[in-house]
Amino acid sequence: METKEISRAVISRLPRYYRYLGELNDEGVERISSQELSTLMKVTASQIRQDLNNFGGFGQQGYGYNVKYLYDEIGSILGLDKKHNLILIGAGNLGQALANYVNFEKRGFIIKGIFDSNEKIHGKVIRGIRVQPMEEIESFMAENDIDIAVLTIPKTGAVKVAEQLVSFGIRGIWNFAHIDLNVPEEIEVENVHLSESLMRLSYKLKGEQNAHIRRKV
Amino acid sequence: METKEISRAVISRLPRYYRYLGELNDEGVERISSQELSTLMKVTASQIRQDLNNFGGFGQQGYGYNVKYLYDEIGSILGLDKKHNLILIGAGNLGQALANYVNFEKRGFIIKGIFDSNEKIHGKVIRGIRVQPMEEIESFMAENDIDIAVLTIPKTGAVKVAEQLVSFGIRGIWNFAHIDLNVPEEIEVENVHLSESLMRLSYKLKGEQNAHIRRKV
DNA sequence: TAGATTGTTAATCGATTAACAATC
DNA sequence: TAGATTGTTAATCGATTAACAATC
Repeated sequence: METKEISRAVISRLPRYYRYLGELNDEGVERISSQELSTLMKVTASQIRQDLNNFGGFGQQGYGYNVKYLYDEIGSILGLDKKHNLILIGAGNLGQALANYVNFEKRGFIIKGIFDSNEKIHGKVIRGIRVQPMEEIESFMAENDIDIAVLTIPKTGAVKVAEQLVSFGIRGIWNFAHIDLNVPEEIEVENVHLSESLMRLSYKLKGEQNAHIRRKV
Repeated sequence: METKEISRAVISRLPRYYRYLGELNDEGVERISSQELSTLMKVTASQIRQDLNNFGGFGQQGYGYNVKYLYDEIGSILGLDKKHNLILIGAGNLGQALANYVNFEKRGFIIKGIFDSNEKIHGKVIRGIRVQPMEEIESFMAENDIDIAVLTIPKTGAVKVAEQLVSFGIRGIWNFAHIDLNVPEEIEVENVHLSESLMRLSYKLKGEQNAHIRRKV
């Protein structure tokens, strides 16, 4: 049973293919060649074909790719054909924003429970879900089939909470706390470090400025 | 005036170095070797030295790196030694969450104006800033020294709004809309596609499942 | 001075692009 | 069949790691 490891770079690109194919499908486009998709997405046709062939031959020589079929296949590769039950830890501004974001639910990511350490908001209802104290996480996870925890708490508590979640049997953590979690390697962590993203933008702007100065000199 | 292009991979790592050095500095650590930092950050010492030497020799043989000095230098490379004025377009849940996030301001990213197309929330005050109609963006940008726009609106309007922002003289866009913007190359765009991040997590969980199944077989 | 650790060159590894035979 | 376009191998390019001379 050989495990050809798919590179991180390829995986990162899959959701973008999925997005473009979804849009094409919505527009009623039935087939597309790697060359056409290449122009649209501003990547090389070669890369598209290489990426897809990591998972199988989804195209047909002389024809190209069937949009709907490829869309569904990539969705299935990404695991979007299955439902995911989520709990949200941290019902602050960001947590509430994510809880209210309807598109996640459309893709099968269902928020089942919301937890917060601040007792003032316990009982508050967000999108039909009552905010519960942190102490309830363990029993809630035991009773519901939760696979992903969304961590939108300050970095101070994040590492400890993550360790607890692991002990309760969580499988994946979507981490918005500005800290690296310390969990066993079999637990999947996807970090969204917003401040780091903003710093990258800042760096690029600085480059712009420099380029501007250079041009003037 | 040679322009040694710094690779995207290196730039992506800078904010993480910055974060670790900031924490070390807060803990009162004065010096650190690439080897020690390597252990802490779980990257190779070689990579750390290579990355830093893209920007200059910040260390000293036999000693290592001065934490505070290196922290400040990386901050300066990232452009964090200068203030950035931001406007926020889209005062929905996510926009409000970002507006209320204090840490950005600490790093010099100041939200000066908030705009939304929904007239029901015009006049609403978020963190001391009154939500204005979209029509005000142009004059607001002319009067204030805005360099970054934070785009937290649905994808439907995002491409058009981005084009307008460009015509008003924006330099950078922090894009949270689930669509690729179409702007001139001198405009810097940093995308935060949350749904793509969640899909990557979903993919990894699927891999876990497969690995589990494989082990059983 | 001896030991430590950088800065930097060289070697390796991996990812992207190019090319083309296979085939629809 | 001829034309188009994939799947895949080979070539190139870039990024990471290893090694070590320079030097604090």
